[in-house]
Amino acid sequence: MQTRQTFQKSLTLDAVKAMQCHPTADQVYAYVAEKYPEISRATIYRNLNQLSEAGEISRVKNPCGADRIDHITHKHYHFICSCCHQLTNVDIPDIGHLAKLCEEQTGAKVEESQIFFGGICKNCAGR
Amino acid sequence: MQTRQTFQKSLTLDAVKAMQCHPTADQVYAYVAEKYPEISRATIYRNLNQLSEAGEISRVKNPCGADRIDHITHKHYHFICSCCHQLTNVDIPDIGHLAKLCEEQTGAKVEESQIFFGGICKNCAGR
DNA sequence: ATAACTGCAAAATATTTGCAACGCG
DNA sequence: CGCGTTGCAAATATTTTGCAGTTAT
Repeated sequence: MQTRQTFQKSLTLDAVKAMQCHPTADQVYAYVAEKYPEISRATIYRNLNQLSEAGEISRVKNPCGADRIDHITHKHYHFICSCCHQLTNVDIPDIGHLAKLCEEQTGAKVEESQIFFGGICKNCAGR
Repeated sequence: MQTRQTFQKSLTLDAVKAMQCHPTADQVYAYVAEKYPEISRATIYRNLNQLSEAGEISRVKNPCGADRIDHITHKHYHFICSCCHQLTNVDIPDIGHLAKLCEEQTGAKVEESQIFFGGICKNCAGR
């Protein structure tokens, strides 16, 4: 299936790039809707899915709450604060050797690996 | 808050122990409801939450689909097949050093770490 | 006795989908 | 023009919650 360049699609991508954080799909919607209130939430969801399939953004499955959109596409992992639920990027060395261990134990073919660290972030701990 | 020993609570725990897999809350409900159809789904959910808080079982946040219940409580990680969505346990060495890296980068206090491997399991690949 | 627990139904949350109209290429 | 896309509303999926009655301790 081909894709087309539409106004709404550019708005979606621009919003993600501009937000510089890990917004939920709904937050992307809110951001766009502020200037273009007639846009539909469904359109945002559809475009986010399409853009992530195209590799232009990534959609981080969030084990606590709504998925997050990530404008960074290179490999990295995430820390989630159990208090404010904010996601933070973590750059750690490749865990390919662990993936290999997983393959040996399960006989499966591992294609992707995600790590989630949970805890209390600096801001929340300070209060 | 104290907890009480109830018939429904034992049924819930027994079901999880008996199932020996990674059922969703709804599958636990279905299992129990087969013998005791008058039990409520809400009761199962409440009891699963309570039991996991008590450390008797664990509830694995599933980044794809419904959460899974795990009767194993010691530390381990998971592989999820993108085809059949089945969860498999993976025993790999502690990743404390990665958690430490995360703490250094974020300034946060890491309390738990989860790894999800994704890919195609042996069964699905065989077809 | 009293606070925890239950079943039920409704709410909450997050996301997807059917449909008819619209518009990019 | 044809098919991808849009907005809307409704559907789906999973889990939680309010309430009034029940029960373990």
